[in-house]
Order: sequence, then structure tokens, then C-alpha cells
Amino acid sequence: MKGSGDQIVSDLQQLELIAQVSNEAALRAHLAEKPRTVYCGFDPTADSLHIGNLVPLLALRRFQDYGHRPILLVGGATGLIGDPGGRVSERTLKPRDQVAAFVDKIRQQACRFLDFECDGNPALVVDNADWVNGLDVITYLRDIGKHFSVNAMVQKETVKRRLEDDSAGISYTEFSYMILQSYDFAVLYRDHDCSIQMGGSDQWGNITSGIDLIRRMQGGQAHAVTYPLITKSDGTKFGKSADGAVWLDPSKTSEYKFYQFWINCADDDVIRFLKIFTFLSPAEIAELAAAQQSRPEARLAHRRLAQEVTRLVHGESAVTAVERITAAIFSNRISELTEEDFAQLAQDGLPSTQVQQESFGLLDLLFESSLATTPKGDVTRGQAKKLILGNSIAVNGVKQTDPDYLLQGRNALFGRYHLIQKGKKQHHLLVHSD
RNA sequence: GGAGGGGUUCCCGAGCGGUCAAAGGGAUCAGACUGUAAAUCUGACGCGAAAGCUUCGGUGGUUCGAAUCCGCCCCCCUCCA
Repeated sequence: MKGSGDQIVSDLQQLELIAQVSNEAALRAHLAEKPRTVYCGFDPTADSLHIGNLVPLLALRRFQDYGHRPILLVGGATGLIGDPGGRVSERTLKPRDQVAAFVDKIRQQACRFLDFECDGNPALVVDNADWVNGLDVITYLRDIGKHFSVNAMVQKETVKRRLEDDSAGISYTEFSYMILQSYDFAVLYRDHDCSIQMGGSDQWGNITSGIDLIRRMQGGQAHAVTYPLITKSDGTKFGKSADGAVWLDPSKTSEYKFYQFWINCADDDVIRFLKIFTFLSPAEIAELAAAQQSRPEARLAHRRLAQEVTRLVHGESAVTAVERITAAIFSNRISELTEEDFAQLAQDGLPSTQVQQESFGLLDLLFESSLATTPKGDVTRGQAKKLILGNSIAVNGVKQTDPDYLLQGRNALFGRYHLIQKGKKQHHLLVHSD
């Protein structure tokens, strides 16, 4: 454990991880007095968490490091409803069994970021389905709903936006989301003495509404902390890469791609991301910032960011593997790679294809390997041809512009390897097997 | 149930009988420049090698010809009951 209980607030502020706090003085006093319990909710919207979810996950971890107890809530119930916040239009309801499956996966994934064994403040995982599913309508309306003023709910930003939008509107179902989330907070307050809820800044309305509910139902005082939504300096959406979100599940986003995502971030974002997504000390970050100033082309900060986050999510061995690939590929001296290097590439997770044939059409390979993905997301031969003709494809470091080019075993490096490059950053290995 | 307004290519958003695979912007991919950066410039952006084929909520019509007109149906929004 480090620092006094309320040091966490200053630290989070320094890391630009606090957007809003319900009442800073009160919160500090509350945290300084003794270890507290803080929770953050994760709705099961997919079968994996994505890098955006790292923000609250790591923030919970920070709270734990300061002696507070983190509760990770998985929204098995709220996930069936859908949060109207951050959305311009109504969600499509997901099948119940699907949500249940998502809950399991997310619970497993999230667990590795928190300590469940430590003395005093072990983390806890809960599922709000446990207390919401058994709730009958009358109890819901009489004991919970009675405490909510529709007049006030309508004023909440997330709801208001949907009411004012003349192309969307909001269903009663999503309108009720806030009540369920408020109830979660009240239950955790009652059963686990959980007095702080953390969430994205878009959750502010839901959180404060929970604070109100706790006051009304139990006469208690709870607190809210929100973190800013992560933005990119160029204004495009954070966390998206070529084919959508960057997931924590390696079967959805390979370790190599994951690492590449981070090392590729913009200069203007890298220091901020180091603060948010790593546990490096302020001194270390300052050092990297200085290095970036003096020698930006060295990309020390980028590399460190990629290393740290990959280690956090996938472990040390993944870092070693993906750095081997990266070094081999971006050193730009393909001719210098040894036979062992090539064998290692496929093993380390560089996408690869095995073929028996002596010769294989380049165009076909682009198609088979999904390198020929159109801007829309389809894989077509037409796109493969466009890429070849558009001077985008290199084979073993040499550009090939002939759409009929054949990858032949006898021309392969070491008799079996063809390294295909699409643009500068996408690679695929063709292996001619014996 | 009544009145009105909408559903266009990944998103936003023009089009309102032919010259429309459908303006413009965004996103995305690639090329140049670089530092695996940003900004900028260039090209691509329904499928197909091509002829051509399939798109504008669904369906059936009217037309030589429809995203554009008509009927029915579905969905969304606003107001009224």
C-alpha cells in the first residue's frame, strides 16, 4: 500500500484521470479517514473487453494499491437493457443467453487486473443480475421507483439528448437504465459498505442519481468519481483500428496487433496514454517525455507504452515475442533475416499461411490471407488486384506490381518463406511446406 | 386509433422520372513526404478481369426507363386521442 488514503485523488488528478468529482473536499476526507470500497460497472456488450475498458480497470487497481477495496460489477442485468448514455439511438436488445455468456468471459478477463488474494482489501466481483433478476415489478416500483422524480430524470444529459433528438427518441426500457444502475449502487452500499462509484464522464448522471437514491433509501452519503473519455489528438475515435475495436482477447486481437496499436499512436497522444494505461511513475513518464522532445524519431515513449500495456494485458512472454517480430519486420532488412528468424516469426504470431504447392498466386494469397480487405471490410479479389497495381504490395522486400505474379517455392527465402507486405505496416508470411 | 415528418451506399447527408453506382463530408485502405508520428498532397472506396451484374426499408404496380410516381406492408420520430 502506498500513501495516505486520499493521495489517490491527487495522483489520479495528476494523471488527468479525473473528469469530475461529486465533492472533492468531502471525498478526500472520506478516503483519508479509512480504507473505503469503490466500484465500477462493466456492461457485457461483447464477448471481450476492449482497450477502452482498461481505463477504469487500471483506475480500480490504483485504488486497491492505496489500500481501498475495489468491486468490479458486471452488468448481467443492466446489459440486458442497454445504457442510453453515449448513444444517439436505441440499442437492439441482446438475447439473454448471449449476455450471460458475455458476463462469464468479461468476468474472467477483468480478474487479472485486480488482486483477489491480498489481506485487508481483496477485490470482489459481483453481477447485478444477482439482485435485479429476482426483483418483482411492484417492489421495483414501490420501493425503488418511488424515489425517482421523472422530472429530474428527464433533465439528465443522456436522457435529454435523446428526448430532443427528433430522429431517435428513447424507450421506457432504456429510460429505466438509470434506475437500475442507481439501485446497484444502493445495494453495494448496503451490503458491502461501498461508498464510491467510478465511471466514465458519460456516467455522471447515473452515478449522481445513485447517490441520491442512497440518501433517500438509507440516509447515507456516497461519492462519485468520473474519468474523462479517452480522445485522440486527431479527433477520430479512440480504440479503433483497421478492423474495429482493439480487444483484450488475443483470439480477437492478436498480441502482435495489440502491440502495434500502441506503438503506432500519435506523438501528441503518447505521453497521455502512458499516464492512463501504464503504472509508470511520474518521474519515468517525464523522462520519456523529455526523450520524445529531443529525439522523437527514436520513439522511446511509443515503444515503452506498447511494452507496458502489452505486458499488462498479455504478459511478459508476449512482449518478447511481438518485439521479435517487430524488430525483424521494421528493421527493413529482410535479406538479413536468418532461417531461424523466419521460423520464429510464425511461431510468435505473425499471421501466416501454409501451402503445399510449389507455386501460389500472389493475388490468391492476398485473398486467402485477408490482406485484400476493402475499405468496407470485405475481402475481394478485385481489392487484391487494386493493391498490387497500386504499388502497395511487396514480396520479400521487393515491390511487385504484376497481378499474375507467382510465389514460387524455388524463389522463396530458404526455400520456403515469402514475406508479404501490404503497405508499410501489414505483413503476412507464406510458408511452403515440404 | 388520428394528423404530420422520416427510412439513401460503413456513418452523416444530398438527390426527388433518364446524363445516378447515386453530390459533399467523415471514417477506412493505399501512394508520396517522414520517425511504423501528425499535418499535407494524390489515388481508391457495391461486386466482377471484363461485358456486365446487384444496390437507395419491404413488396406489387405505372412507365421505353424509378432512389425518384402510385398501392399495400414494416420500422422510426413528433403531436393529438
